[in-house]
Amino acid sequence: MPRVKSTTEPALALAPGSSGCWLMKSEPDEFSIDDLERRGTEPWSGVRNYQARNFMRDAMQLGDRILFYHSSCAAPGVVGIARVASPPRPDPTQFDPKSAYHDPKSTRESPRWILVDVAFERRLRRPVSLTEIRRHAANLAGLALLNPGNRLSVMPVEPAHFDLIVSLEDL
DNA sequence: GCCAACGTTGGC
DNA sequence: GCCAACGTTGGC
Repeated sequence: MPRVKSTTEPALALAPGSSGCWLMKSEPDEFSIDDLERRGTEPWSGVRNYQARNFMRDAMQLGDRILFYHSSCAAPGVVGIARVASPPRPDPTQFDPKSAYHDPKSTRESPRWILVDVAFERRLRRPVSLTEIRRHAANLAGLALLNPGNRLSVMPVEPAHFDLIVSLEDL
């Protein structure tokens, strides 16, 4: 997950008309909501899946809302809200031979891997666990997170689903 | 283009 | 640590 240093900047203003919603996974041992809160803004490096890349490259808009999800941990679930904070650009770790994300087949002329910056917005008042999200599956039809065997680390979320999941923080 | 082998993800 | 699901690789 993200390992590249970035200067901390204030979250960008919401792009007018931005309405896209996303869910992005991170292993908290690698990069947690605490880390994002400290950093403010983080380049989302290390995505090496074409479908996830295509969402960042082709569909994300500045200001889009993100459910920040902790995966591969004791309590998988949504723990915070972030925003898309940059246009898509090449992931610099693909060019770095010392990086775990180095891709020798990628060139600067034709970069294979793309990232966006992700800006912290807020934590949820309490984590909303995957188990709990599943309990609301009837109202979350089509939510990719609930697809069996889903392994995508970046996925679209319908705005109504986004709002429902966030609303669970107050139950 | 097929498909078996292999690697990774991620919940449990 | 286990295992199911899925993506990628590479031989043919």
